[in-house]
Amino acid sequence: MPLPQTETPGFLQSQLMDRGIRLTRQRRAILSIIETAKQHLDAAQILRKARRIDPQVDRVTVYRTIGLLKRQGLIDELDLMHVQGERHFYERRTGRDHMHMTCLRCGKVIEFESQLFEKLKTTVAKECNFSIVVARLEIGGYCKACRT
Amino acid sequence: MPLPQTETPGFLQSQLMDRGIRLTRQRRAILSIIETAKQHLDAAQILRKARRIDPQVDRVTVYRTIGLLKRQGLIDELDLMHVQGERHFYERRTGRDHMHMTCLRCGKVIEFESQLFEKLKTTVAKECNFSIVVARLEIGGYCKACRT
DNA sequence: TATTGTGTTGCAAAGTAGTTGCAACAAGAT
DNA sequence: ATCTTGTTGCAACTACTTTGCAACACAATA
Repeated sequence: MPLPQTETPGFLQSQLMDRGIRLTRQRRAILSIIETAKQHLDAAQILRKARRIDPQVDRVTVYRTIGLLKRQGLIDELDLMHVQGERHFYERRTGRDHMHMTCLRCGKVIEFESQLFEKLKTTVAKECNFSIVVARLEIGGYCKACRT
Repeated sequence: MPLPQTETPGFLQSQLMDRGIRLTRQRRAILSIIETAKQHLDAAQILRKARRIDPQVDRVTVYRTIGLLKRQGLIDELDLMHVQGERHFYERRTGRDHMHMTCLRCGKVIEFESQLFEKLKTTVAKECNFSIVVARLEIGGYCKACRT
């Protein structure tokens, strides 16, 4: 007997459920887009993609859902050095923080994880007596291909 | 014999002059504000302060001058974790990069310089074959006073 | 010191990204 | 099946920044 169309809820969905946050048709669409994104998406891109799943999703709902996920610490917001305008990009929050290198010429984004980054955070938190919630390390420069 | 009112040109002014960039009355006002700022200022604050020196400075000129200084690599742009809206803040670029910790509750900004940061940049540049132009490390969290 | 050419400015208007108020609606608990 | 409370869509709005263009002024040269 096959399960009904209850697709396995993704990480974000189950996180919200665990926290007693109401799941709506629109939220499910938005969450699944963020969850399966292969690059960093901005609000407009999330809207466009979510509408392919549920054409009724509204721009405002996207912004409100992004806000919710940010407040819940489930996604991180990136600027990617404002290389392509002032918009913000989003990604699922993973265990360890990583940095983003954006090529100022071709716009390519390279992600990099380093223990040195973790160490730096620990040091800073201790030395400055500051309790860190989010750390965003963004680098702009030129990738190998664009350095000619 | 006292020098005329030719105030010693600041660092930014002389940098622009060295690069053959035209100095105007308005630019001088804006540069001096950025140069002597004690905190990080956004475009609107720079405008307000510059107008106290030269009431004729226009909003648009502030934006254009900020753009110029950014392109010349003479100032850095900060978001300060968007704690107080979406505006950008600016600061004179100094030799070594430093990080900015913004308190999510009171908005206080702590600056911190660390050799670990320099080391991290070197490592990343090497390992990713990426030539770094700007590195921005912004941290959000709670300062000692706000941690209760 | 007057002239000149090119870069800069101010204004108004438009653009982009994100937010808010509110009535209608729907999730999920009972 | 009902009900409560959180969520949605719409339209209008806010904040911040950019653009087009004619007038202007810096600073190089004569």
